[in-house]
Amino acid sequence: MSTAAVTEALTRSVEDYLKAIYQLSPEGRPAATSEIAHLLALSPPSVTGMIKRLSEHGLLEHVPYRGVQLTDEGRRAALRMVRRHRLIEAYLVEFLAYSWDTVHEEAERLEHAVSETMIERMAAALGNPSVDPHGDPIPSADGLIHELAYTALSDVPVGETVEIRRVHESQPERLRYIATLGLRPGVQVTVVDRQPFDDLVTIEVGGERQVIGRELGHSLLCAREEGR
Amino acid sequence: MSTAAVTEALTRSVEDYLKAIYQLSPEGRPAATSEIAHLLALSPPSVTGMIKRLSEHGLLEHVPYRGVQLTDEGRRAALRMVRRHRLIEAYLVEFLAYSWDTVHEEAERLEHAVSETMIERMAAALGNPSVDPHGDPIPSADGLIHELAYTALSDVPVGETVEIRRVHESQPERLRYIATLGLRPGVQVTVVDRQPFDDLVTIEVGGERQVIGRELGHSLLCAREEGR
DNA sequence: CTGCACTATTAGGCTATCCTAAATTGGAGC
DNA sequence: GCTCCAATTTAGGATAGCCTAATAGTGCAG
Repeated sequence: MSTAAVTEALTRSVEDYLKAIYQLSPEGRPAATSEIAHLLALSPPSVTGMIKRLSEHGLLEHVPYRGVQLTDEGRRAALRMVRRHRLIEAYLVEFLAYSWDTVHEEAERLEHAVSETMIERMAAALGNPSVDPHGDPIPSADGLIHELAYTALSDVPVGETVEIRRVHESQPERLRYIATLGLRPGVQVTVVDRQPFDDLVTIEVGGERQVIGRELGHSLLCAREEGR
Repeated sequence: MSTAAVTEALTRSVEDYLKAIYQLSPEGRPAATSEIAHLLALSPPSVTGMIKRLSEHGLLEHVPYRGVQLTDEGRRAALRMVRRHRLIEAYLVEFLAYSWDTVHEEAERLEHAVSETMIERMAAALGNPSVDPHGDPIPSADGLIHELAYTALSDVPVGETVEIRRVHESQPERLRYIATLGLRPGVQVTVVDRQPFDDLVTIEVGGERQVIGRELGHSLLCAREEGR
């Protein structure tokens, strides 16, 4: 049953597909061929082909023309990759002086190469952290992930002060920009104004006022009135 | 000319071939197809096929039926892999509690995945070491390697006391055995007897007597009468 | 100087993964 | 209920690597 081990090693490509599908739909809603193709920068026919193979191997369920969903086994493999990726990011930032805008690319390659042993040693060296440098939760070794419900900065009411908990972004340029604004997990931010359209919000952070656009506002996840 | 950068990234396989050829003949003597095949656990025809591709790419010179030699460019790429491998081994032993019999396998995969940046960060964290945990020299970032002339334990005269400097072995079981004998770089050993055949030597190390066979005796490289 | 035992190469195939161009399908809009 | 567009899948092809079986070259023994 679902506890059955993934005996044969998965290829790099397969690991990438599974992780992509998980990221497109952590809740299990079907993911579209074109979304997967876009995320992995591949052509749709290539994705269809791989989907077929993965379905045969029982890693996902495919309803033609409707999309794919991970099976339990596929989900387990995907979460394993997410754990690896996030722990590697955390390790590189903590011990090898990486900044959060450069870790992603390195982790993207290492996640396929590192042994289970090494991952657990890194986790131990870090004190088994529950989140990575972006605030994203790290699945446990047995495949459990604890997603907290945060509010996007774009949805925070005017006048409220919140704490940034998670920066959901992997593009280096954007992360660098976010960093220059002084925004990172743990920082307090007050929403002082909001435009009627385009989800534009004005915030105050570290004594400075900044205008945040739609995309950024949706990437910055905040905790409201915690323990207050 | 020879300073030309290897523009396109090499594949994992290509990197393995180049490293193997370098290891079979660091001095540049031609390496035989069958030796390469044996070292990489591949069939000879596969090796011939790859040799053809690598020659076309200018990474090695092939004289049919006679063997291959690395070109300057091929040698540079090979030394780059050797540097990576040995630095990774050193890093894992120093910071992630690996023992010298388990690092090889991990490094074998990581050497293909790690960025130049990460390699240099690891080197810096280690204080730019000149040798790895087995005592093997680490090529510099610009591709220079400083091989010291050591004497194999099998060739040390009876009665002499030497220091083990390098343990040239990658098989875990053998390394574990060597470790149980108390043999590792830096240890003092006295040769107390020698059999007429099979290069059998009896040594005294840490107050204990041990008999060392031919293969082991050739893997243990020693420094004689240093600074005496 | 010839034949034999290796070693090396060529021939022919397979799998994984990717691509472009050509069908096909599902559902929105009339 | 039919048409048509966009999304998807099928068709057909390429490349990197690897394999086994068959052929060819090398060099030593007689």
